[in-house]
Amino acid sequence: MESQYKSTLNLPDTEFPMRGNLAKREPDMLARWEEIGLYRKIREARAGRDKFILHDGPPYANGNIHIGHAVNKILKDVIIKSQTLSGKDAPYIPGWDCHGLPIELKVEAKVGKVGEKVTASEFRQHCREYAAEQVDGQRNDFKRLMVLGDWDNPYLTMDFKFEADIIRTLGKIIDAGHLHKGFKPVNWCSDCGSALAEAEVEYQDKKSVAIDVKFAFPDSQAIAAAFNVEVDKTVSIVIWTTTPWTLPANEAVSVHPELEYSLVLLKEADEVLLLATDLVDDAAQRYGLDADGYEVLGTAKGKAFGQTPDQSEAPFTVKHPFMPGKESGDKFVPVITGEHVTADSGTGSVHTAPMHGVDDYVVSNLYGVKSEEMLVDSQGNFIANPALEALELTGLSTADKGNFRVLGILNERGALVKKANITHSYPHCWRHKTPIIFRATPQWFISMNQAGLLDQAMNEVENTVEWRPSWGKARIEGMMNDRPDWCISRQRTWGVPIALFVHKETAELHPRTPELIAQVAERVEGAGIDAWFDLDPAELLGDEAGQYDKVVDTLDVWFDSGVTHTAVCMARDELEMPADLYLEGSDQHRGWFQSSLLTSVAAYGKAPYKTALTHGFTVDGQGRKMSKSIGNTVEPQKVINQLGGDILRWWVADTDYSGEMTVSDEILKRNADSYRRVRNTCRFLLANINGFNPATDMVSADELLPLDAWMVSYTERLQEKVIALYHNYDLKTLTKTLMNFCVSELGAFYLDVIKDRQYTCKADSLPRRSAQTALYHVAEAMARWIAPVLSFTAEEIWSALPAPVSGERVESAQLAEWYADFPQISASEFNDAYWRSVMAVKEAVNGALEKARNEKVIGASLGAEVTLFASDEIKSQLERLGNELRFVLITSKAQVVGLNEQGGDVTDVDGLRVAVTASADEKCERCWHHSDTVGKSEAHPTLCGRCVENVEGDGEVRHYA
RNA sequence: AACUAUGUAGCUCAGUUGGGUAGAGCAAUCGACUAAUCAUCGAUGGGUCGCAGGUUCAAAUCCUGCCCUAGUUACCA
Repeated sequence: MESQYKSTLNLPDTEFPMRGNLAKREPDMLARWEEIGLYRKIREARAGRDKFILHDGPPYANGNIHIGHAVNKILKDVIIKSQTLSGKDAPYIPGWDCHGLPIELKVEAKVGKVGEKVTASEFRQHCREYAAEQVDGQRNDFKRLMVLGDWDNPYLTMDFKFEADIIRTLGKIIDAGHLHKGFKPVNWCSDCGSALAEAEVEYQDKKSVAIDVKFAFPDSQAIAAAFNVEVDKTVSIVIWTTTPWTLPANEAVSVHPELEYSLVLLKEADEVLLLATDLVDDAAQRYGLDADGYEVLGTAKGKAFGQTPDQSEAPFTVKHPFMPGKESGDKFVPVITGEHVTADSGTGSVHTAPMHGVDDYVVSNLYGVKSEEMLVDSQGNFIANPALEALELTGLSTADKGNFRVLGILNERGALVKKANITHSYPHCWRHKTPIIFRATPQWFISMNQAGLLDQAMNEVENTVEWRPSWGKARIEGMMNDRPDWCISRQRTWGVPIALFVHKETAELHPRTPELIAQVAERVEGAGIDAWFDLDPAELLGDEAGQYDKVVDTLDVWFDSGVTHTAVCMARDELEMPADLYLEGSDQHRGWFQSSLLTSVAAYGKAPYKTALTHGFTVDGQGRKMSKSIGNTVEPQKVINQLGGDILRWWVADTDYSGEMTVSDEILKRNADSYRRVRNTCRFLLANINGFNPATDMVSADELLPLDAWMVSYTERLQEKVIALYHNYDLKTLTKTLMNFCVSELGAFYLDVIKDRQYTCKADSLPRRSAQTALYHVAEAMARWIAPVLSFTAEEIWSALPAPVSGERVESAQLAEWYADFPQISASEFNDAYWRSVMAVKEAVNGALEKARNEKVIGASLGAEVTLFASDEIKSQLERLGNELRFVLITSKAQVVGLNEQGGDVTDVDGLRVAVTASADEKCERCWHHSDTVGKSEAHPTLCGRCVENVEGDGEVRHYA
């Protein structure tokens, strides 16, 4: 039955709902943000303040956002919002990477290939439209994550101005002397018909044919002599390769100078093979020979017969198994030495095709060995030339038929020693998933060394940039240390042109290149990249036009995104270069962190970021990477629609992002639970300051009850920690700190203790207003603490908070700064240490109460009376609370006696025993305390004296709690 | 294959200049309350600190080897 006195209580009351219903309500808040122009308002509010520049790395404008995108954007948003709360002017300009192959492939699927159904210019227009659509889609998803930014004015790498800035930056890099035209083997995808960047290559298992091939020495006697033996049979050096199709391009055989080689007599075949000594047995086994089927005749080091760099001519040549010589007759190739040769597998002798391998190219260069002609076209097919036609190779693909044809030829010529299938890891095109080849073509490079770029960049990495986590430095150093020159040219349509004029004969850049680049950039700024492709060279070069080629290669898209330091940070007034922070996934050590650093150092001699912060990848509950094929992906859209954005954001913050970030249904469920706890704590705060008007009801610092004063000062100190955690980007500790505050200090202690005072004291009494004052300060602070992470919930709280003393409340929690209106609490004996020890006593009492409860002695703790047998120290502490100790312990009576008195059970607290008895007194109908004063009032026979005083007297007095 | 990072209760994380029966929150279980109630309070159980060695009076913490997972690099010509 409901008590007639219930209406005399001050029970909690609030509109703030217990359940967030986030999925449904968040969009309304977002609409409000848009409506009031929140981002602009924040900019106005922070204008003139110290800046904090987090520069956004552009996601690629293709496809739906996945959980990794969400993690990245949310982390950025949390950091920016927290900096804004710290009073910084922290603009956020999101961007997108818009050029490149993936978009071309999508557009090709829709409108066909360039030159077939559409012109290049039309094709580019389609790409532009497609990219714009993708940007729109992703933008909506990002906004739904409650990420605040200048979404109306993002940067797009396909903006005309941006395209022009890319060309201008290239110009700066050329001015600084870093550009280099090379002819090198590069990763080449036959399906793309283009060179690939390192980052566009991924390794997968591939089945290949591995073959052992003989190259015969024309003079057996001579080579045998190098081994100090005599031989009258044919001697062949044997190479092992998994790419038979590269054999037509063979120009040399490499051996290691210090490795020992053997001449091995094959008894049955009656011939002699030259093999690395360490690999003789392996090879013999591979060839199916018994131990007595072969015999080592002699040994010699590689340098005894292979050409060394100090020799102008190779001491030995071997006959190519099938290619004809330049003029006529057989083709002979030199035996050379190289450090890249190993005795790990194969034969210890390496087939060397400078057109198709980087090592091959490098070692060949050393001896002036080179190919006359590239034998494979951009589609990966053998070209038409007399030798290849005679061998019936012309037109065949290196991927299949051409490869088999080479095997056939080797068989016909008797040069094939052994053929076997192997599976090995091999580079593949990350778009087509097909094996790539190495193919030498004329390409543009940013040289790492010709103007000292790598050294400068490494110096920035080492001395200027802060890497977080700290091992990021070692990681990027490791990656850059042995990186090759950056091949920036692509033979594609949808990209920014390498806008250069090259002399037809000398291949030199036009002498007025800087000026021409500036002119081209102007045109591109007005009309986009087509301004270059459509340009008649005569417009810029006049009469010279006939002598120059217009380069039509496009730039690697990593160059586009790499120069955002110029096209965005330097180009926009609100930004700065270098930026304070770049924040991306750890894979960007080889991607954007590096492309940005290299282009910036090349153009300006300095790093574009002060700090590079990285996060890991998301993995599933078992720690496996997410993949569509396993079906273990977690879609952010689904989380948003089922649990809400604040839950997703809480998960991001709660997870240690420096390593793998685990997500699963259970984990999200746990996070939703934690969220509800924080939410409910806030709800309780709001429900208990209902009707509290800070301007009129606030209790001054010196009037606050000691318990409330402690709560206020504790909160203020905790805020220092919260701010430090945000500044340190330590979000996982932040969520734990908030949670612990809600659970331990608030839920289990302070809030529980003050309920009695809140509910039963007179509404306008000092004891109640004192607690409300504390609750109010806590709520003001908490709303801000959670605002960067729980952006929706913070706004909800914000709108439920009363107007502050200082006047109007700003429109959004995101406009606020950390709470600064804490009353100044002077030091007293009721300090933090004091309340900590009271909490420990309370915990010990709880244990005793629970025991009594299990023995059915009591039910509610207010049905109990406790006696504390305490040491002198504890006794004197507890006695400071006078008869208010019972309120702290939430019992009807609490008395403290000396430790030497009899009775009580030992507890976890040293010097404290506790005895619990059921109260013999009547329970007050109103406050539920048991008291011998119940029944003493004729007017209120069911109330205790305290309640009578509160109901019709002046109200009880509290001194401490 | 190499390098880097990671591996502590069901979950998220603390704890490492070597030291005392390894902690927190959530979850689970049991209980209380019915005045935060699709809440709240209390109690309880739960860990071979990836595995195996080693150093030490003493190791989750130091050393060696190995394994798992993730990322990166390289690639078997």
